Amino acid sequence: VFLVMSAGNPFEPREVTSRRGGPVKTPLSREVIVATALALLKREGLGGMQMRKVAAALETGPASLYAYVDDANALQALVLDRALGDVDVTGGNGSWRQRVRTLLASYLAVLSGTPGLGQLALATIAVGPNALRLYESLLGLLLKGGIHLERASFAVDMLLLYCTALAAERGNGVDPDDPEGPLVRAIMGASPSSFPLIHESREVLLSGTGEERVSWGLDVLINGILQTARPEARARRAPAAGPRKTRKTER
Amino acid sequence: VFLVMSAGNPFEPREVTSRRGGPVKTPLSREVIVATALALLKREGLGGMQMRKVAAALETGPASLYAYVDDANALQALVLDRALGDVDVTGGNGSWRQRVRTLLASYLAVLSGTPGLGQLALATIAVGPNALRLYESLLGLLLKGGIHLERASFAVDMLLLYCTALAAERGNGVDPDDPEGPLVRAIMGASPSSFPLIHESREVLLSGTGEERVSWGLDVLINGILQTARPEARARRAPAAGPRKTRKTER
DNA sequence: ACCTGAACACCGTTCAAGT
DNA sequence: ACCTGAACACCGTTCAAGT
Repeated sequence: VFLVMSAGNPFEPREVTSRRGGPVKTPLSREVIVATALALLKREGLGGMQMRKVAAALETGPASLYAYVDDANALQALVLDRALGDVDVTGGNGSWRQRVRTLLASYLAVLSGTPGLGQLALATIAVGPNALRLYESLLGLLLKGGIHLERASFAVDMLLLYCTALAAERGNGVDPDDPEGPLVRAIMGASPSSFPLIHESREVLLSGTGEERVSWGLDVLINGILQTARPEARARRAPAAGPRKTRKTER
Repeated sequence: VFLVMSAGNPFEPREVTSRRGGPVKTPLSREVIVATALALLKREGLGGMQMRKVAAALETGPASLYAYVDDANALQALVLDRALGDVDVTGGNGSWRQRVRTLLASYLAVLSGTPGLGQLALATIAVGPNALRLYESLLGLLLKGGIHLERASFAVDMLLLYCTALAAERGNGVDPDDPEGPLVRAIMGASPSSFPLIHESREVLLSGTGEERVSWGLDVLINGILQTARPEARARRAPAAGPRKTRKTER
């Protein structure tokens, strides 16, 4: 997970003196802008939180936003992180495996809950405080499960990337449950001569609910992570200068 | 994998009579449009294959494209599928595991090879002939490895989705190897009080090359898939009408 | 000094007018 | 009948002009 957006972290607070004793309209602030952008996203999807739409919702011209937000991309990053605040990072209190699944399910639920958020998460490098909070919790959970730090460090990325991709995929209109969707039509219509396996297996390929697929996918990842050692630095490049510090294996 | 694009499969050939004995300019055709769009994508990324840019490259007005292509989204789907023609779906001739890895590596290489193609793949429901060819081959390979069809059907989706997401992530600018990137900066700058684990583990979190991560990820998936049974229709909803047909377990 | 209207440089798509 | 110029309805971003 964790994608682009020019340079400069937009999460450091900006100094913009709000007009004191201001007029009737709510004074602009980064807070208000991000909040209304998220509200628009929830109501209308990605198209709803465009700079001009957000400005219109706040009853200003689009130029005004640029005093508080660098960019449309920066606004998206801020909105994503605000939305990630709703993720329950505790994982509840079941078994270890259940806690991992619950944590990821919460992340997935948040991303799938508001339209466009999945795509947004996959198109943005998530480095806001709430993204870090999620990262920190999942990392802690994996370590608590006895997974070695070096492996857990790869595993966190993989788990989050998979969930993000699932949400983005859904958000873009894929659901294997919709019998009228293009995916189902393509599989049902696959030519038996060119694609014999797909044709032969079409019923099975389309079986299973979305929930079953997600649930199975998480188990695959957890099982795989538990059993796959991180490649032990086989062909590591020769250290450029000085001996490499031996990493302590903490915890 | 496999995402949106209004309705209607754009892969059925259109009937547009090309002007016979035409003028000096290459006559328009869907083929030419898709080919130049892909060329532009390779050279300039997603921004390069916009309708107006493609039309300009063909020395026409943007309206002309609409005779051969429904839509900007349809053009993207066509370009994606054309690009997928370069995937080597054989998997070479190593061990079974190696063939799965080689096949997926080829898919990943194609997606990563032209800028923007990863994002495009994640934003498009891939149902063109070359997408089906890839799907067919991977499915066959999994079955040949002794994986039960019901499980393989889930596995194909998961493997392709993961690779697509990896490519999209890269395409959006994430690389853990760039010490100046926002990701590295965020982890190195994570506050020790709020994010103790991230702070403590920052060196390890940023270790490992992109290649190592991908390679490990594929092993995790393959191992997980080999060991995780598909949930056996436990809480299946009561059949709406008539008894459900028992699916034959072919192969 | 702060804010923003209006302009700039773009998009995708449509449709009436041309050949 | 086929093709397309020009227009329509949008974008994000900038900057000079206002308060």
